[in-house]
Amino acid sequence: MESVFEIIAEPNRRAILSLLVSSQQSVGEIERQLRMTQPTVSKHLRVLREAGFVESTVDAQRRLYRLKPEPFEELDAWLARFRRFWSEHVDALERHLDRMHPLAPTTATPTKKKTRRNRRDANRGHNKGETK
Amino acid sequence: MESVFEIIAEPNRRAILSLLVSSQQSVGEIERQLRMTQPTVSKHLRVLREAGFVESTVDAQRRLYRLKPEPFEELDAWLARFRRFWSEHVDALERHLDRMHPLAPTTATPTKKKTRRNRRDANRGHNKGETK
DNA sequence: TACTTATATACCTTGACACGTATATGCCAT
DNA sequence: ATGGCATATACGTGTCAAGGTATATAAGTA
Repeated sequence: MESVFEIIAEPNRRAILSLLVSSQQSVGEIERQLRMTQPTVSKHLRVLREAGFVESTVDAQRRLYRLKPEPFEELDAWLARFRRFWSEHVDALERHLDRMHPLAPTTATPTKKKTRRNRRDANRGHNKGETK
Repeated sequence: MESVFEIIAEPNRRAILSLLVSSQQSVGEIERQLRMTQPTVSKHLRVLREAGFVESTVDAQRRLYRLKPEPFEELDAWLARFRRFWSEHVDALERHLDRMHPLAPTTATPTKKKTRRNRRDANRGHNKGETK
């Protein structure tokens, strides 16, 4: 359970993160709002804390948890690699501005699927430079 | 295994997605580049396909897989909820805008924890309107 | 027709993790 | 100190998913 991706794979953890967007919360508050048992909340918070998603400060007997930005930036950085790709696609779908991308066929737009070429060169003109 | 988050939690699947950014690939090509067994690749591709991350076209005996944008947009939409937050924080850390957070010491910088208020109102002035 | 390549699927085993119950720890109040 | 509240942790259990091996399916080729 190291990667940020595994951390946010858990629905309850995502719920906790969403809760904390508005403001910091104590364990009990989270417990009540999300209707989870207290140990479950504590455990998820532990995971989130160790992954850097949240931090806590002590307030008497309670702990107030709040978000930390770093892991989100990491997620964003990963997504960024695909962002160029999908924005191309959004364009291609919404409109038909293929001429704006003279060299990026965006895969989806052209003949879609029935390409059915002679196999050997079915991939031609599509890949960048990885004849492999 | 419904959510996009669970899909990308698997390292091998992320590797496949990263591979497909550059261009579409056949199962065999993925298998060789990532050094995974063929059934493993097929299985992951199945998961990715059913989750809408990829689509495939038949090319003789092979299947060519390529990315689809929708799930990435979904991820981006989720991240967006936190984006405002973390950019705020970057500012908050670099500078010292504590007056914006009269009682949220950001943990890192100021009084750390000893805030030690009367408890009952420790959270006051921080929440939006979710007294719940 | 056989043989080979490419991919998908089935079955099994294993390990991880999420949850619940119970309990420990720590802080407050009386 | 004693009891109560807030949170953390331990332990046992069930589920589920990932990987491996074997096999099925399908399309090429000789």
